[in-house]
Amino acid sequence: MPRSPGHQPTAAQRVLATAGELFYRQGARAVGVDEIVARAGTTKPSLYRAFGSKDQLIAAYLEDQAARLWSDLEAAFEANAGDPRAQILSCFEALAGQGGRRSNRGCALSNALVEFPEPKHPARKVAVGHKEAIRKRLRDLARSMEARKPKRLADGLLLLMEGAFIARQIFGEDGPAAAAGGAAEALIEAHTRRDVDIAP
Amino acid sequence: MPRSPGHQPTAAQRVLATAGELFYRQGARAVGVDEIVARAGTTKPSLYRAFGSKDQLIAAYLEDQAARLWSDLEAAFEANAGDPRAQILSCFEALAGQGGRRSNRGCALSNALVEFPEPKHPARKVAVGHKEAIRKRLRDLARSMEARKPKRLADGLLLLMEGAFIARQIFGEDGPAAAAGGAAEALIEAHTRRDVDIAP
DNA sequence: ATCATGTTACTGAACGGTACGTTGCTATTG
DNA sequence: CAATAGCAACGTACCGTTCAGTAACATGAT
Repeated sequence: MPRSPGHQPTAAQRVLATAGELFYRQGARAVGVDEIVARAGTTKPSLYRAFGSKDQLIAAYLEDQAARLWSDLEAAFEANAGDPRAQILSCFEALAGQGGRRSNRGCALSNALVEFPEPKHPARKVAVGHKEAIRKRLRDLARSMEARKPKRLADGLLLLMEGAFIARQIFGEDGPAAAAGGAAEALIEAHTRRDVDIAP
Repeated sequence: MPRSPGHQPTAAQRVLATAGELFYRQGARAVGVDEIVARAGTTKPSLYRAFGSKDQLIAAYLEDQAARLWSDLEAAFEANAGDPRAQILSCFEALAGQGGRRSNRGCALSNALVEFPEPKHPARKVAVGHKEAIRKRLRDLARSMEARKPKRLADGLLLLMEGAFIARQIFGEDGPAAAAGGAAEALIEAHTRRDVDIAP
Protein backbone atom coordinates (compact mmCIF):
# COMPACT_ATOMS: atom_id res chain seq x y z
CA MET A 1 0.00 0.00 0.00
CA PRO A 2 2.74 2.56 0.72
CA ARG A 3 3.56 4.68 -2.24
CA SER A 4 7.01 5.00 -3.70
CA PRO A 5 9.15 7.51 -1.80
CA GLY A 6 8.99 11.13 -2.90
CA HIS A 7 5.24 11.15 -3.18
CA GLN A 8 3.09 12.83 -0.58
CA PRO A 9 1.28 10.51 1.79
CA THR A 10 -2.17 9.46 0.62
CA ALA A 11 -5.33 10.46 2.43
CA ALA A 12 -5.63 6.93 3.80
CA GLN A 13 -2.12 7.07 5.24
CA ARG A 14 -2.77 10.44 6.83
CA VAL A 15 -6.03 9.15 8.29
CA LEU A 16 -4.33 6.10 9.77
CA ALA A 17 -1.52 8.19 11.23
CA THR A 18 -3.75 10.81 12.87
CA ALA A 19 -6.31 8.25 13.96
CA GLY A 20 -3.46 6.36 15.58
CA GLU A 21 -2.37 9.38 17.59
CA LEU A 22 -5.88 10.26 18.69
CA PHE A 23 -6.98 6.71 19.41
CA TYR A 24 -3.92 6.04 21.49
CA ARG A 25 -4.08 9.20 23.54
CA GLN A 26 -7.82 9.52 24.06
CA GLY A 27 -9.17 6.04 23.43
CA ALA A 28 -10.90 4.92 20.27
CA ARG A 29 -14.41 5.41 21.60
CA ALA A 30 -13.69 8.99 22.62
CA VAL A 31 -12.62 10.08 19.14
CA GLY A 32 -15.12 10.86 16.41
CA VAL A 33 -14.48 10.38 12.71
CA ASP A 34 -15.08 14.08 12.11
CA GLU A 35 -12.16 15.00 14.31
CA ILE A 36 -9.95 12.44 12.63
CA VAL A 37 -10.56 13.65 9.11
CA ALA A 38 -10.34 17.29 10.15
CA ARG A 39 -6.92 16.80 11.73
CA ALA A 40 -5.79 14.60 8.87
CA GLY A 41 -6.68 17.34 6.42
CA THR A 42 -9.14 15.20 4.50
CA THR A 43 -12.81 14.26 4.51
CA LYS A 44 -15.05 11.46 5.63
CA PRO A 45 -15.61 9.81 2.24
CA SER A 46 -11.88 9.28 1.96
CA LEU A 47 -11.86 7.61 5.34
CA TYR A 48 -14.76 5.33 4.51
CA ARG A 49 -13.44 4.46 1.07
CA ALA A 50 -10.16 3.34 2.57
CA PHE A 51 -11.34 1.62 5.73
CA GLY A 52 -15.04 0.85 5.32
CA SER A 53 -16.11 1.74 8.85
CA LYS A 54 -14.81 3.21 12.04
CA ASP A 55 -14.53 -0.25 13.57
CA GLN A 56 -12.37 -1.42 10.70
CA LEU A 57 -10.25 1.70 11.03
CA ILE A 58 -9.73 0.82 14.65
CA ALA A 59 -8.73 -2.69 13.64
CA ALA A 60 -6.27 -1.28 11.10
CA TYR A 61 -4.85 1.00 13.77
CA LEU A 62 -4.34 -1.97 16.06
CA GLU A 63 -2.67 -4.02 13.35
CA ASP A 64 -0.33 -1.13 12.75
CA GLN A 65 0.46 -0.87 16.45
CA ALA A 66 0.96 -4.62 16.75
CA ALA A 67 3.37 -4.61 13.82
CA ARG A 68 5.42 -1.78 15.32
CA LEU A 69 5.49 -3.40 18.74
CA TRP A 70 6.42 -6.73 17.26
CA SER A 71 9.29 -5.33 15.23
CA ASP A 72 10.59 -3.48 18.29
CA LEU A 73 10.50 -6.74 20.18
CA GLU A 74 12.21 -8.69 17.43
CA ALA A 75 14.94 -6.08 17.29
CA ALA A 76 15.51 -6.47 21.02
CA PHE A 77 15.58 -10.24 20.60
CA GLU A 78 18.15 -10.10 17.84
CA ALA A 79 20.35 -7.77 19.87
CA ASN A 80 20.53 -10.47 22.54
CA ALA A 81 20.50 -13.55 20.33
CA GLY A 82 21.51 -16.74 22.10
CA ASP A 83 20.79 -15.43 25.58
CA PRO A 84 17.08 -16.02 26.26
CA ARG A 85 17.32 -14.53 29.74
CA ALA A 86 18.66 -11.28 28.36
CA GLN A 87 16.10 -11.43 25.58
CA ILE A 88 13.25 -11.52 28.05
CA LEU A 89 14.65 -8.73 30.16
CA SER A 90 15.20 -6.64 27.04
CA CYS A 91 11.44 -6.88 26.44
CA PHE A 92 10.78 -5.03 29.64
CA GLU A 93 13.28 -2.35 28.79
CA ALA A 94 11.81 -2.03 25.31
CA LEU A 95 8.27 -1.56 26.53
CA ALA A 96 9.41 0.84 29.22
CA GLY A 97 11.15 2.99 26.64
CA GLN A 98 8.17 2.95 24.32
CA GLY A 99 5.78 4.10 26.98
CA GLY A 100 8.03 7.01 27.72
CA ARG A 101 7.96 8.50 24.30
CA ARG A 102 4.19 8.33 24.10
CA SER A 103 2.82 9.72 27.32
CA ASN A 104 2.02 6.80 29.59
CA ARG A 105 -0.98 5.34 27.92
CA GLY A 106 0.16 1.75 28.06
CA CYS A 107 -0.40 -0.83 25.36
CA ALA A 108 -2.78 0.09 22.56
CA LEU A 109 -3.84 -3.52 22.17
CA SER A 110 -4.63 -4.05 25.84
CA ASN A 111 -6.49 -0.77 26.02
CA ALA A 112 -8.60 -1.79 23.04
CA LEU A 113 -9.52 -5.03 24.78
CA VAL A 114 -10.86 -2.99 27.66
CA GLU A 115 -12.71 -0.57 25.44
CA PHE A 116 -14.32 -3.22 23.25
CA PRO A 117 -15.53 -6.21 25.24
CA GLU A 118 -17.99 -7.40 22.59
CA PRO A 119 -16.56 -10.76 21.51
CA LYS A 120 -17.10 -10.29 17.79
CA HIS A 121 -15.66 -6.80 17.49
CA PRO A 122 -12.92 -6.68 14.82
CA ALA A 123 -10.60 -4.90 17.24
CA ARG A 124 -10.73 -7.88 19.58
CA LYS A 125 -9.56 -10.37 16.99
CA VAL A 126 -6.49 -8.30 16.20
CA ALA A 127 -5.63 -7.61 19.82
CA VAL A 128 -6.19 -11.15 21.06
CA GLY A 129 -4.19 -12.57 18.17
CA HIS A 130 -1.26 -10.35 19.02
CA LYS A 131 -1.40 -11.21 22.71
CA GLU A 132 -1.48 -14.91 21.92
CA ALA A 133 1.60 -14.48 19.76
CA ILE A 134 3.41 -12.72 22.59
CA ARG A 135 2.43 -15.47 24.98
CA LYS A 136 3.74 -18.12 22.63
CA ARG A 137 6.98 -16.22 22.15
CA LEU A 138 7.50 -15.96 25.88
CA ARG A 139 6.87 -19.67 26.24
CA ASP A 140 9.49 -20.48 23.65
CA LEU A 141 12.00 -18.25 25.41
CA ALA A 142 11.18 -19.81 28.77
CA ARG A 143 11.65 -23.25 27.30
CA SER A 144 14.96 -22.38 25.69
CA MET A 145 16.31 -21.11 28.99
CA GLU A 146 15.35 -24.45 30.47
CA ALA A 147 12.98 -23.12 33.07
CA ARG A 148 11.46 -25.75 35.28
CA LYS A 149 7.89 -24.79 34.40
CA PRO A 150 8.18 -22.78 31.19
CA LYS A 151 4.46 -22.18 30.63
CA ARG A 152 4.03 -20.98 34.15
CA LEU A 153 7.03 -18.70 33.93
CA ALA A 154 5.88 -17.28 30.61
CA ASP A 155 2.45 -16.53 32.03
CA GLY A 156 3.96 -14.86 35.06
CA LEU A 157 6.08 -12.67 32.84
CA LEU A 158 3.05 -11.81 30.75
CA LEU A 159 1.20 -10.72 33.87
CA LEU A 160 4.08 -8.46 34.81
CA MET A 161 4.08 -6.92 31.34
CA GLU A 162 0.37 -6.28 31.29
CA GLY A 163 0.50 -5.03 34.83
CA ALA A 164 3.25 -2.59 33.89
CA PHE A 165 1.17 -1.29 30.99
CA ILE A 166 -1.75 -0.33 33.13
CA ALA A 167 0.31 0.64 36.19
CA ARG A 168 1.91 3.28 34.01
CA GLN A 169 -1.53 4.70 33.32
CA ILE A 170 -2.36 4.80 37.01
CA PHE A 171 0.86 5.83 38.71
CA GLY A 172 2.96 7.16 35.85
CA GLU A 173 6.35 6.05 34.66
CA ASP A 174 8.05 5.99 38.06
CA GLY A 175 5.36 3.97 39.81
CA PRO A 176 5.14 0.20 40.14
CA ALA A 177 5.82 -0.12 36.41
CA ALA A 178 9.47 0.63 37.17
CA ALA A 179 9.61 -2.57 39.24
CA ALA A 180 8.58 -4.82 36.36
CA GLY A 181 12.07 -5.64 35.18
CA GLY A 182 13.30 -6.54 38.64
CA ALA A 183 10.26 -8.69 39.35
CA ALA A 184 10.76 -10.48 36.05
CA GLU A 185 14.34 -11.16 37.00
CA ALA A 186 13.28 -12.60 40.34
CA LEU A 187 10.66 -14.76 38.67
CA ILE A 188 13.15 -16.10 36.16
CA GLU A 189 15.61 -16.76 38.95
CA ALA A 190 13.01 -18.73 40.88
CA HIS A 191 12.27 -20.85 37.83
CA THR A 192 15.85 -21.61 36.88
CA ARG A 193 17.72 -22.04 40.16
CA ARG A 194 18.28 -25.66 41.11
CA ASP A 195 17.84 -25.27 44.85
CA VAL A 196 14.48 -23.53 44.82
CA ASP A 197 11.25 -25.36 44.33
CA ILE A 198 8.13 -23.98 42.72
CA ALA A 199 4.63 -24.74 43.88
CA PRO A 200 3.03 -27.39 41.65
CA MET B 1 -28.65 7.29 51.69
CA PRO B 2 -30.02 3.73 51.85
CA ARG B 3 -33.55 3.61 53.10
CA SER B 4 -34.66 1.60 56.08
CA PRO B 5 -35.17 -2.06 55.18
CA GLY B 6 -38.55 -3.13 53.90
CA HIS B 7 -38.88 -0.17 51.61
CA GLN B 8 -38.51 -0.52 47.88
CA PRO B 9 -35.24 0.70 46.45
CA THR B 10 -35.26 4.34 45.42
CA ALA B 11 -34.92 5.42 41.81
CA ALA B 12 -31.37 6.53 42.52
CA GLN B 13 -30.48 3.11 43.92
CA ARG B 14 -32.00 1.36 40.93
CA VAL B 15 -30.11 3.64 38.58
CA LEU B 16 -26.82 3.00 40.35
CA ALA B 17 -27.39 -0.75 40.34
CA THR B 18 -28.31 -1.01 36.67
CA ALA B 19 -25.67 1.48 35.61
CA GLY B 20 -23.17 -0.61 37.51
CA GLU B 21 -24.10 -3.77 35.64
CA LEU B 22 -24.05 -2.08 32.26
CA PHE B 23 -20.91 -0.03 32.86
CA TYR B 24 -19.02 -3.05 34.06
CA ARG B 25 -20.02 -5.35 31.24
CA GLN B 26 -19.93 -2.95 28.31
CA GLY B 27 -17.75 -0.09 29.48
CA ALA B 28 -19.04 3.26 30.66
CA ARG B 29 -18.54 5.01 27.34
CA ALA B 30 -20.54 2.39 25.49
CA VAL B 31 -23.66 2.81 27.62
CA GLY B 32 -26.08 5.67 27.10
CA VAL B 33 -28.16 7.25 29.84
CA ASP B 34 -31.34 6.36 27.97
CA GLU B 35 -30.54 2.68 28.20
CA ILE B 36 -29.74 2.99 31.88
CA VAL B 37 -32.99 4.65 32.87
CA ALA B 38 -35.02 2.33 30.65
CA ARG B 39 -33.57 -0.79 32.27
CA ALA B 40 -33.81 0.75 35.72
CA GLY B 41 -37.49 1.42 35.19
CA THR B 42 -37.16 5.16 35.70
CA THR B 43 -36.55 8.31 33.69
CA LYS B 44 -33.78 10.72 32.91
CA PRO B 45 -34.85 13.50 35.27
CA SER B 46 -34.55 11.09 38.18
CA LEU B 47 -31.05 10.16 37.09
CA TYR B 48 -29.96 13.76 36.75
CA ARG B 49 -31.62 14.84 39.97
CA ALA B 50 -29.68 12.18 41.86
CA PHE B 51 -26.31 12.26 40.13
CA GLY B 52 -26.03 15.55 38.26
CA SER B 53 -24.31 14.23 35.17
CA LYS B 54 -23.24 11.02 33.52
CA ASP B 55 -19.65 11.59 34.57
CA GLN B 56 -20.68 11.90 38.19
CA LEU B 57 -22.77 8.78 37.88
CA ILE B 58 -19.69 6.99 36.61
CA ALA B 59 -17.73 8.30 39.58
CA ALA B 60 -20.45 7.09 41.94
CA TYR B 61 -20.38 3.70 40.25
CA LEU B 62 -16.63 3.49 40.77
CA GLU B 63 -16.88 4.49 44.42
CA ASP B 64 -19.43 1.75 44.88
CA GLN B 65 -17.17 -0.79 43.20
CA ALA B 66 -14.16 0.34 45.21
CA ALA B 67 -16.10 -0.02 48.44
CA ARG B 68 -17.21 -3.54 47.56
CA LEU B 69 -13.73 -4.57 46.49
CA TRP B 70 -12.22 -3.07 49.58
CA SER B 71 -14.59 -4.83 51.94
CA ASP B 72 -13.94 -8.14 50.17
CA LEU B 73 -10.25 -7.57 50.67
CA GLU B 74 -10.60 -6.61 54.29
CA ALA B 75 -12.62 -9.75 54.91
CA ALA B 76 -9.86 -11.85 53.38
CA PHE B 77 -7.31 -10.02 55.51
CA GLU B 78 -9.24 -10.64 58.70
CA ALA B 79 -9.62 -14.32 57.89
CA ASN B 80 -5.84 -14.58 57.85
CA ALA B 81 -5.02 -12.10 60.56
CA GLY B 82 -1.44 -12.29 61.83
CA ASP B 83 -0.12 -14.06 58.74
CA PRO B 84 0.77 -11.38 56.19
CA ARG B 85 1.95 -13.93 53.65
CA ALA B 86 -1.39 -15.70 53.73
CA GLN B 87 -3.13 -12.35 53.66
CA ILE B 88 -1.46 -11.39 50.42
CA LEU B 89 -2.13 -14.72 48.79
CA SER B 90 -5.75 -14.52 49.88
CA CYS B 91 -6.01 -11.30 47.84
CA PHE B 92 -5.26 -13.21 44.70
CA GLU B 93 -7.81 -15.86 45.51
CA ALA B 94 -10.37 -13.18 46.32
CA LEU B 95 -9.93 -11.36 43.06
CA ALA B 96 -9.93 -14.61 41.13
CA GLY B 97 -13.25 -15.58 42.66
CA GLN B 98 -14.75 -12.17 41.99
CA GLY B 99 -13.84 -12.24 38.35
CA GLY B 100 -15.52 -15.57 38.01
CA ARG B 101 -18.93 -14.48 39.13
CA ARG B 102 -18.90 -11.46 36.89
CA SER B 103 -17.84 -12.64 33.48
CA ASN B 104 -14.16 -11.86 33.07
CA ARG B 105 -14.20 -8.14 32.74
CA GLY B 106 -11.41 -7.47 35.18
CA CYS B 107 -11.29 -4.57 37.59
CA ALA B 108 -13.86 -1.81 37.14
CA LEU B 109 -11.40 0.78 38.44
CA SER B 110 -8.58 -0.22 36.12
CA ASN B 111 -10.94 -0.37 33.16
CA ALA B 112 -12.18 3.12 33.93
CA LEU B 113 -8.62 4.42 33.91
CA VAL B 114 -8.21 3.06 30.43
CA GLU B 115 -11.51 4.47 29.25
CA PHE B 116 -10.97 7.95 30.73
CA PRO B 117 -7.42 9.18 30.30
CA GLU B 118 -8.29 12.87 30.74
CA PRO B 119 -6.49 13.81 33.96
CA LYS B 120 -9.33 15.86 35.46
CA HIS B 121 -12.13 13.39 34.84
CA PRO B 122 -13.96 12.60 38.10
CA ALA B 123 -13.67 8.88 37.39
CA ARG B 124 -9.90 9.12 37.48
CA LYS B 125 -9.74 10.65 40.93
CA VAL B 126 -11.80 7.82 42.39
CA ALA B 127 -9.92 5.09 40.59
CA VAL B 128 -6.45 6.46 41.27
CA GLY B 129 -7.29 7.01 44.92
CA HIS B 130 -8.36 3.43 45.30
CA LYS B 131 -5.29 2.08 43.56
CA GLU B 132 -3.04 4.16 45.77
CA ALA B 133 -4.77 2.74 48.82
CA ILE B 134 -4.21 -0.79 47.55
CA ARG B 135 -0.58 -0.03 46.91
CA LYS B 136 -0.16 1.33 50.41
CA ARG B 137 -1.87 -1.71 51.91
CA LEU B 138 0.41 -4.05 50.01
CA ARG B 139 3.42 -2.11 51.21
CA ASP B 140 2.32 -2.45 54.82
CA LEU B 141 1.84 -6.17 54.38
CA ALA B 142 5.22 -6.53 52.72
CA ARG B 143 6.84 -4.62 55.56
CA SER B 144 5.12 -6.67 58.24
CA MET B 145 6.37 -9.89 56.65
CA GLU B 146 9.85 -8.42 56.82
CA ALA B 147 10.55 -8.50 53.14
CA ARG B 148 13.97 -7.29 52.19
CA LYS B 149 12.66 -4.61 49.84
CA PRO B 150 9.04 -4.16 50.85
CA LYS B 151 8.20 -1.36 48.41
CA ARG B 152 9.62 -3.32 45.55
CA LEU B 153 7.80 -6.47 46.55
CA ALA B 154 4.53 -4.60 46.93
CA ASP B 155 4.89 -3.07 43.49
CA GLY B 156 5.67 -6.44 41.97
CA LEU B 157 2.56 -7.90 43.55
CA LEU B 158 0.52 -4.98 42.29
CA LEU B 159 1.76 -5.62 38.77
CA LEU B 160 0.70 -9.25 39.05
CA MET B 161 -2.75 -8.21 40.21
CA GLU B 162 -3.27 -5.69 37.47
CA GLY B 163 -1.86 -8.11 34.95
CA ALA B 164 -4.30 -10.75 36.10
CA PHE B 165 -7.21 -8.34 35.70
CA ILE B 166 -6.51 -7.64 32.09
CA ALA B 167 -5.20 -11.13 31.27
CA ARG B 168 -8.61 -12.41 32.24
CA GLN B 169 -10.15 -10.12 29.66
CA ILE B 170 -7.78 -11.37 26.98
CA PHE B 171 -7.42 -15.08 27.66
CA GLY B 172 -10.29 -15.83 30.00
CA GLU B 173 -10.23 -17.27 33.45
CA ASP B 174 -7.93 -20.19 32.70
CA GLY B 175 -5.25 -18.18 30.93
CA PRO B 176 -2.23 -16.50 32.47
CA ALA B 177 -4.44 -15.03 35.17
CA ALA B 178 -4.48 -18.46 36.80
CA ALA B 179 -0.73 -18.18 37.32
CA ALA B 180 -0.95 -14.98 39.35
CA GLY B 181 -1.11 -16.64 42.74
CA GLY B 182 1.87 -18.88 42.05
CA ALA B 183 3.92 -16.00 40.71
CA ALA B 184 3.07 -13.95 43.77
CA GLU B 185 4.23 -16.79 45.95
CA ALA B 186 7.53 -17.02 44.08
CA LEU B 187 8.01 -13.27 44.35
CA ILE B 188 7.36 -13.29 48.07
CA GLU B 189 9.73 -16.20 48.46
CA ALA B 190 12.45 -14.35 46.63
CA HIS B 191 12.01 -11.33 48.87
CA THR B 192 11.98 -13.19 52.16
CA ARG B 193 14.50 -16.01 51.80
CA ARG B 194 17.84 -15.25 53.44
CA ASP B 195 20.03 -16.95 50.89
CA VAL B 196 18.69 -15.23 47.79
CA ASP B 197 19.71 -11.76 46.80
CA ILE B 198 17.59 -9.27 44.94
CA ALA B 199 18.89 -6.90 42.33
CA PRO B 200 19.35 -3.39 43.79
C1' DA C 1 -47.62 20.88 52.29
C1' DT C 2 -43.75 18.60 50.99
C1' DC C 3 -40.97 15.40 48.96
C1' DA C 4 -39.50 12.06 45.66
C1' DT C 5 -40.91 10.48 41.69
C1' DG C 6 -42.89 9.94 36.85
C1' DT C 7 -44.46 12.14 32.19
C1' DT C 8 -43.79 14.45 28.05
C1' DA C 9 -41.51 17.00 25.04
C1' DC C 10 -37.80 19.19 23.94
C1' DT C 11 -32.68 21.08 22.75
C1' DG C 12 -28.27 21.49 20.19
C1' DA C 13 -24.48 19.01 19.26
C1' DA C 14 -22.08 15.02 17.84
C1' DC C 15 -22.39 10.61 16.03
C1' DG C 16 -21.39 7.15 11.98
C1' DG C 17 -22.28 6.90 7.24
C1' DT C 18 -23.44 8.11 2.14
C1' DA C 19 -25.09 10.06 -2.64
C1' DC C 20 -23.11 12.69 -5.87
C1' DG C 21 -20.06 15.77 -8.19
C1' DT C 22 -15.14 17.32 -9.00
C1' DT C 23 -10.25 17.14 -9.71
C1' DG C 24 -6.01 15.61 -11.71
C1' DC C 25 -2.99 12.24 -13.55
C1' DT C 26 -2.07 8.78 -17.13
C1' DA C 27 -2.64 6.20 -21.21
C1' DT C 28 -4.21 5.81 -25.44
C1' DT C 29 -5.29 7.58 -29.76
C1' DG C 30 -5.16 10.42 -34.33
C1' DC D 1 2.65 16.46 -30.42
C1' DA D 2 -2.03 17.33 -28.92
C1' DA D 3 -6.58 15.95 -27.95
C1' DT D 4 -9.25 12.98 -25.26
C1' DA D 5 -11.07 9.06 -22.73
C1' DG D 6 -10.71 6.65 -18.55
C1' DC D 7 -9.93 6.14 -13.83
C1' DA D 8 -8.70 6.65 -9.25
C1' DA D 9 -8.51 9.88 -5.59
C1' DC D 10 -10.75 13.43 -3.55
C1' DG D 11 -14.24 16.96 -1.68
C1' DT D 12 -19.21 19.18 -0.86
C1' DA D 13 -23.21 18.66 1.24
C1' DC D 14 -26.22 16.01 3.32
C1' DC D 15 -28.69 11.85 5.67
C1' DG D 16 -31.10 9.94 9.88
C1' DT D 17 -29.89 8.69 14.56
C1' DT D 18 -28.26 8.99 19.02
C1' DC D 19 -26.07 11.54 22.41
C1' DA D 20 -26.20 14.07 27.14
C1' DG D 21 -28.99 17.17 29.33
C1' DT D 22 -33.32 20.20 30.55
C1' DA D 23 -37.90 22.62 31.22
C1' DA D 24 -42.52 22.36 32.81
C1' DC D 25 -45.83 19.85 34.80
C1' DA D 26 -48.51 15.86 36.91
C1' DT D 27 -48.98 12.31 40.57
C1' DG D 28 -48.81 9.97 44.80
C1' DA D 29 -47.48 9.07 49.30
C1' DT D 30 -46.37 10.80 54.04
